Amino acid sequence: MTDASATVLDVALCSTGKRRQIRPKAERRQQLIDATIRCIAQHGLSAVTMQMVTREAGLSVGIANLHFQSKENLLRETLRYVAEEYHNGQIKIMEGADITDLGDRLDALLDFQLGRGVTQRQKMSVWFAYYGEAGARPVYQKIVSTVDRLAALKLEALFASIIREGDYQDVDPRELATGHSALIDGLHLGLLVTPRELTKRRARSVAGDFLRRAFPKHIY
Amino acid sequence: MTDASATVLDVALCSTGKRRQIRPKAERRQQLIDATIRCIAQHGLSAVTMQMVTREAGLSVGIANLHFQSKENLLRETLRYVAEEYHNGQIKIMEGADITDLGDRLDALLDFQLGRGVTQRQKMSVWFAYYGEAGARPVYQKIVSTVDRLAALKLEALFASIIREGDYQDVDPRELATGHSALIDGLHLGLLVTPRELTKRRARSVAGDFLRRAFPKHIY
DNA sequence: AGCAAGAATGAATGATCATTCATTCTTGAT
DNA sequence: ATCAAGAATGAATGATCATTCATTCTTGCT
Repeated sequence: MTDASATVLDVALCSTGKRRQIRPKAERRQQLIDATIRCIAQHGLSAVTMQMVTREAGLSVGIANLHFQSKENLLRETLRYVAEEYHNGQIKIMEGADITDLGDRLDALLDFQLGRGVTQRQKMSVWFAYYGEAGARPVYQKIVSTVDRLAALKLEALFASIIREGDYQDVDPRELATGHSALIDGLHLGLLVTPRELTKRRARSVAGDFLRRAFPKHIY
Repeated sequence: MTDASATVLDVALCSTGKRRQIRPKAERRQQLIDATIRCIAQHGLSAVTMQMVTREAGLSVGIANLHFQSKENLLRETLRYVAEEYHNGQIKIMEGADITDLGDRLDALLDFQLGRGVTQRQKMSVWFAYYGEAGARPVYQKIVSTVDRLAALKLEALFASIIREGDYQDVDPRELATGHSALIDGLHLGLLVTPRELTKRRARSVAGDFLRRAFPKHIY
């Protein structure tokens, strides 16, 4: 009898490849966030459904509410994850002790901000999907502002160091940091919406020019 | 008998203040598009419903499908309207014969791009709501690209004229036009998402700095 | 092995939404 | 005044969605 039932189970496993798996909470949460990101990128934030996300994750419909209580919460946590991932990457470079030369550090920052990792359609889609809703959702605004704020301060500090080192006149670090961040955002938008008109290579070149005009001795 | 029915009608009119009005097709369409814009700005694109839009317009639910056939179509036409409004404004300034001095024309362009009309929360919300969905909707991408393309060419031409007039070296009109457009988009995004950190005044100043570095003889 | 704890499932539920269309109302021509 | 054309209405329909929860399954402990 045990043999018989075991056989049935094995056959079931082989044919469907499915088996109920129990995994740690943190892992399931990440699995669902990853699936949410893929769904937003492919279908747009407004078309995302719970059924879609859980199917993409290869899990049952009930599980999303088990780990996130509600759809709203899942979307909020997904935004938080994406925002923190991007801004942690920036901050790591800006305060990274591994690159001592300030010009090199600027280069590394540009490579990160316009490099393969960040400028994937998938990432940028999610990013702007939330920006698009931010006007109507104070919660999203808050998450982005909070995370943005620290990165903006670090960037300003980096620019201030460069200004000191290069003895640049007529360059205000705060103003330049605002301009640089806006430029990068705008380039991401261009890469997403009009990929035919703007290549990654050209985006990188445009951003390089911007900083070169301000810091000619540091960027070549 | 006619008197009696007339009285009933009058009472109904006075109490509700409502009366079925028949208006030209074009007017109704615009009325619905305007209502859609307000709804997107207030509730976000993903929360907009047909009932919401028609109530905002003060009309019945059926009328949206009468004039636009479907929700998808209404949203598409609303995007087209907003996109064209913005880009027509830019183009009017760029090819406008009323401002002969090229430096003044740049100033006028900046005033338009970062002025009261364009940087209303309502307008920017709609703008980015669509950008957010553009990654997943080729239709939106197409509308924006088409309209953007002409504006980009005009801007490039304007920059080329200024480069000739000022005999500027090391400035590529195409590269600068891409940078300027991206910067403006990024500043709009900042005004929308982090209004606490970025004022309109400062956004205008940042954009002015960008062009001043390239065209110091034309912008003061 | 047997069992308790709790992770995972998915059919069921109720709410909401886009769309339809029978009906009502308005307008302008005769 | 009458009427035809068609603009406008809103209750009704069917589809889709988020959420629930009774049930099933897995794991680790005894």
